Amino acid sequence: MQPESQSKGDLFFHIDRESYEPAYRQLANILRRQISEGLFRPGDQLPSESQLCQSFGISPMTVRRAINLLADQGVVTTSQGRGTFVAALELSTAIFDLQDLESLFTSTAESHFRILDAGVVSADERTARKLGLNVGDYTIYIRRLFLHQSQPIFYHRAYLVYDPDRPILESELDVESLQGLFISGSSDLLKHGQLSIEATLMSREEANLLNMPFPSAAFYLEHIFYGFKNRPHSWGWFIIPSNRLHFKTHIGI
Amino acid sequence: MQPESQSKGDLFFHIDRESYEPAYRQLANILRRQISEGLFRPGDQLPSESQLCQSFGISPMTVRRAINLLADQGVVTTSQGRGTFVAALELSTAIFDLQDLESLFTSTAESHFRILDAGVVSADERTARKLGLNVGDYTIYIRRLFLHQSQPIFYHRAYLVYDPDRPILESELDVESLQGLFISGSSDLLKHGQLSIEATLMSREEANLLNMPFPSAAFYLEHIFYGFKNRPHSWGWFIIPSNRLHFKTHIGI
DNA sequence: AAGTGGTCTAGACCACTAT
DNA sequence: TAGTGGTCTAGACCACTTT
Repeated sequence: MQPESQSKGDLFFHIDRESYEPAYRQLANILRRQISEGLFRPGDQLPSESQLCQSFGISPMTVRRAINLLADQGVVTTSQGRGTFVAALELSTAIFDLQDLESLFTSTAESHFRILDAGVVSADERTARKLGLNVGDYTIYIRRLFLHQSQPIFYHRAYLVYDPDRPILESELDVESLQGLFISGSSDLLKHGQLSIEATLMSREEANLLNMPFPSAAFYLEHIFYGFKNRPHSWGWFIIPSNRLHFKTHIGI
Repeated sequence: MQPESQSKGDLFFHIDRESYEPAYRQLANILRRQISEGLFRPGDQLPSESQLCQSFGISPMTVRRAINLLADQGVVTTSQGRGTFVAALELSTAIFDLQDLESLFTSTAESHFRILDAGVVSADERTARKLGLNVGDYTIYIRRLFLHQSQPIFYHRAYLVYDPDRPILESELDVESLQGLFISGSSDLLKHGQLSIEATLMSREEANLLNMPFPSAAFYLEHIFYGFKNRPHSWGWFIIPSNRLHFKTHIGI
């Protein structure tokens, strides 16, 4: 085994034109690897794009795509007229997504919602503010528990604007899915919304419902969705015990 | 004012070649706007790339870049041989970044760390596992409080591998910054690490230090950073009261 | 003035999907 | 077979930075 020459020959200096992997991605991976192995360090300038064209025998546009890819991923930064530089590792580059949360929702078999309470109620001050209504206006109200294999996973409470002229309530109160609250159907306008995540203390009632001891922590995930004319359409929150969910992310290369 | 014709003329069907905004981004914004206004709805197929070339009078590569931009942002999905389609709104597309957390750290004026405790200790079972050491191996230990205008903001506890052959401890225990733990200097290898976020109940001690009532919730943010040869280098966690931090994001267009 | 990244062209060929 | 997205070429011009 000649790991040195082998890796250099195969991975460092050649683009395999027969590979299914596109050239631009091969180049991005080569550069990423050189950075992670210390050949280029944070702050260092990468070879210029024209140099990379010559070294690898590919056209400028292809090099450009590779660089753009790395820049999008936060691995390098580019500066017009100066060059391309290896980015320093920073906390703020870390991002996390809700994939784990999604997997909670979409465990279809042996999981369902149990409706605790639902109906029409007058908006209190907070709900009115969140939904852009007047205090006392009617809202649809729902409290439910998501169960998997008879175990409570999370608690959900939501308020929807009550509009007698737009009787789409049935689908939005769909018991077995979050359709309408979260996922826009193919015939709907594309909705948009805001999410906010905080850490919170569960109330006694929430802890009871979720089979947790009383002073327990949980994620508080608030959502506001907007519909037609950018008017608030629904507002609510999830309570997800800390043992059911945690977010993971990776930082660096 | 003729908002209808004006917006169509200016924003919907023409690319302004004199604009500082690149053509590919103009096209992406045009398509995004058409989607958000309901001209294309989730599941609909967008015009093919060759059609877009003709309609807007730009070359295939430029159209391609616009489509790629929208696909990266989750607005559309592409399928080779079939077409480009408007993506449905899904929870899992939501992405959070740690910008807010970063702003906590980098409030330089009137903020500093107060060291509560530091020294060399033997690794317990958990620390040994996290750092890839044997139980009893020496680690550097630090507990500190981050203050802003004399108010406690968050609590930090970390363990570092103690390696007498690599005396870089001074910089890593730098009191006034997180340098060494988080940010790779220009001469270092690019580090990488993992972050994990959970909701937790603060201990009595933590609540006391952070001036919070006892049963209080907080974010528990665990970090492991790796150094040379991908060996664990530091491990620890932050306790950030829920009134100091929350994550926000936007979903949809 | 020389070198850098940023954009764009007008095609080409390929792999895939639908009919 | 026709149409679609995916990749790539070999240049061009521009804006910017450095010397």
